[in-house]
Amino acid sequence: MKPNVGIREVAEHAGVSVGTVSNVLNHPKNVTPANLAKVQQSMIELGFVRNDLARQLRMGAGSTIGLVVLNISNPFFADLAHALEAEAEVNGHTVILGSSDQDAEREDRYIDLFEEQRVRGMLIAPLHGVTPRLSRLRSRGTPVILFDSSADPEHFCSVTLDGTAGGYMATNHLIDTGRRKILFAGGPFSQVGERLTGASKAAREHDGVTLSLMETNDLTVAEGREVGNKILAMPTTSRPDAIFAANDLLAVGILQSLILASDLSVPDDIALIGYDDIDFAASTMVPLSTIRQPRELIAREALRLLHEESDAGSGHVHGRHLFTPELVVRESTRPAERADA
Amino acid sequence: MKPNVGIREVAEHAGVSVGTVSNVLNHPKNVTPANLAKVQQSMIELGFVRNDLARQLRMGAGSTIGLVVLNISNPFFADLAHALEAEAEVNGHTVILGSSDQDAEREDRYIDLFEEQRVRGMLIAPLHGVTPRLSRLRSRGTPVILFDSSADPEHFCSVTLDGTAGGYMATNHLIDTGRRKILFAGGPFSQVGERLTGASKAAREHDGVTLSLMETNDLTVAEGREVGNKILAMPTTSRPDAIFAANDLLAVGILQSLILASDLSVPDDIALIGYDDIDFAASTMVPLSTIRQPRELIAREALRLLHEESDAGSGHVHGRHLFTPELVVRESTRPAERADA
DNA sequence: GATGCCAAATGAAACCTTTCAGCTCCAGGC
DNA sequence: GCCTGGAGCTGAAAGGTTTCATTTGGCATC
Repeated sequence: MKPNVGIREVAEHAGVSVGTVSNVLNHPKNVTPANLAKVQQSMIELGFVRNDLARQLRMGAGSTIGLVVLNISNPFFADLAHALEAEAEVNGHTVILGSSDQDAEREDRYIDLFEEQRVRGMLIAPLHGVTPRLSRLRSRGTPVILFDSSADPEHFCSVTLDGTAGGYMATNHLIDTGRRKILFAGGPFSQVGERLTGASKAAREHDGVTLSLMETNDLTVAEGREVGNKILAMPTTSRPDAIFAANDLLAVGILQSLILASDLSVPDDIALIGYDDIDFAASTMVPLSTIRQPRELIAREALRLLHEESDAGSGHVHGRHLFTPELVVRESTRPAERADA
Repeated sequence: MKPNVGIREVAEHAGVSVGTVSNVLNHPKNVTPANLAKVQQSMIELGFVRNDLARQLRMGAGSTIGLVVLNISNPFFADLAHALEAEAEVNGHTVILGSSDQDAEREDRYIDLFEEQRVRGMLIAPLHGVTPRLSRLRSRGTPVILFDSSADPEHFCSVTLDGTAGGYMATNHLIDTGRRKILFAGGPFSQVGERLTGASKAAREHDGVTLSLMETNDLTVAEGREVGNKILAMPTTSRPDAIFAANDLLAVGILQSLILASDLSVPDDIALIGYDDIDFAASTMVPLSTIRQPRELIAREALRLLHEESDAGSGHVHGRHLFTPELVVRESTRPAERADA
């Protein structure tokens, strides 16, 4: 079998010019039905497969979209990637994925790699906000959409979730269900700052509500368990009556520790709310209340902006697109039996 | 800023020929230090970024690897993808990911798409084994590595896990810890056939051990909970004393139902073992015993075979590479208090 | 029968790189 | 002073596609 069947071989075999074959592929309506049939027949017989590299080279714009996430092991990013991929596929685009694993060097490598591949655009959850490398990339013409609220809206489009609103929402919900001694667990604080800000705002607005903090190194199940154990180690009287965990993984870990201590009930003794609404949140021992981030919407909006930016050229106005998350109430924050204080 | 700075502009700016610029990029040792410096300086000044599309076109071989998995929402595949991506990145390759979501049409679309992109090779977890489309792809010269044990080892390389061994191992472990009435839960059976085969082999080899089956539609947490509820609905005397769940998601669901029924203890009344060793398995309420599939090894071997197949051309011998999984014992199969029957 | 028009087909140029045969130039050997 | 050899550089060709200015052919109009 011939290794490389090109448009030229097809043209020759069908007795037409290469231009016509190209038209069959891209503008079939400009081709006589007779020729169309002949060409398609030849394609099949020769086993022709269009070479997308040459196509993209010629057209200048790739059909690939680069995605760089912080950590693909985090179900939130995995789901986001899945949503983006599904959404991109609708337009015939392909997503190439890079997981920076919270490493600036890896992030840089992926950005360079994707730029060399002439991706149509990049979607990035940046580790340290907008780096010079990112600015250069942008100024060279590659559309960039950030998942980061600290991005300068003058020069970059960003799609973000309103972490402050989410934190506020979660904390208010705890207060509404009668809790007063609230613990915020999460960290590093630099990464969950907005959620914390929202939480502390809500706490300040209510008399008699105290907010204490417990910083973690990471947002994992294992860290969550440690948080849980620390709480169990507290004297009963000083324990919080509600915990706001900065993400669901952490919440799952906390839940595990607390439930193991059989003298403590969630939600009766301590309410618990997480963040992200990962698929597991609904399936934990005590189904977890959480803040849902509308992944599909984010995915759709990010791609919409990407296309806008790459199509509209200069007419496009950058901006920060903020999504408001949504409270999902499940069992873990059911009002305590003893009603509100 | 000039939109497209090519090798030609760089050459002109540096006062050398395009060939020399190309050599700077690909064979720096053949270039005078003086020229090398000049060219590199020009590259920086002009903001040159090598166009990988043209490069791949010219070189004939892409640097991208296509991966098609059954369902990226399954943590096992997510982790596999992650491992593959990390491994590929070492060689400067990029992985493009497609999730067929168990849909044959989507699988086909991705295969076509990737072939048009002239990927260096494809890694596929096929839905229905080797389809004609796959054979065509292969015969046109794209290396294909399958994650499927039913593949014809004459014509395809495959990297698979010995599901029979895993099933045997899991079941034997249950028997070793004193269980006799074992339930295999999972499905559709067509997808978990090997595990079932292994389980039934182990059961047959031991007198007094019975194996019953419960088929599920899918391998999800939700299905697992249903399985759990069905078991709880059984009269106490006919309940199994051990469950082998065909994957961890299922096991997690089962565990949740069983634990909620406070009169039943895992592992004292019913032991439970899963399959895959997803990250969550260690973090469930009762840490889950499971069968670990060596993801990193699989990833490495798959890529090794891919390179071998694409380099060695005809000298390469296809084959089926079987990995033996590994038993991971955790709390959920601790021998029952009352010792063996 | 000549003219004009439009749809359809043509084929060369362009996209950007790598490769490679051939060229230049210089050092060293005789 | 001439020749040889080799290091370094050059520039055209190739890789497969799309685009577009031209050409072709058919048909209606006058």
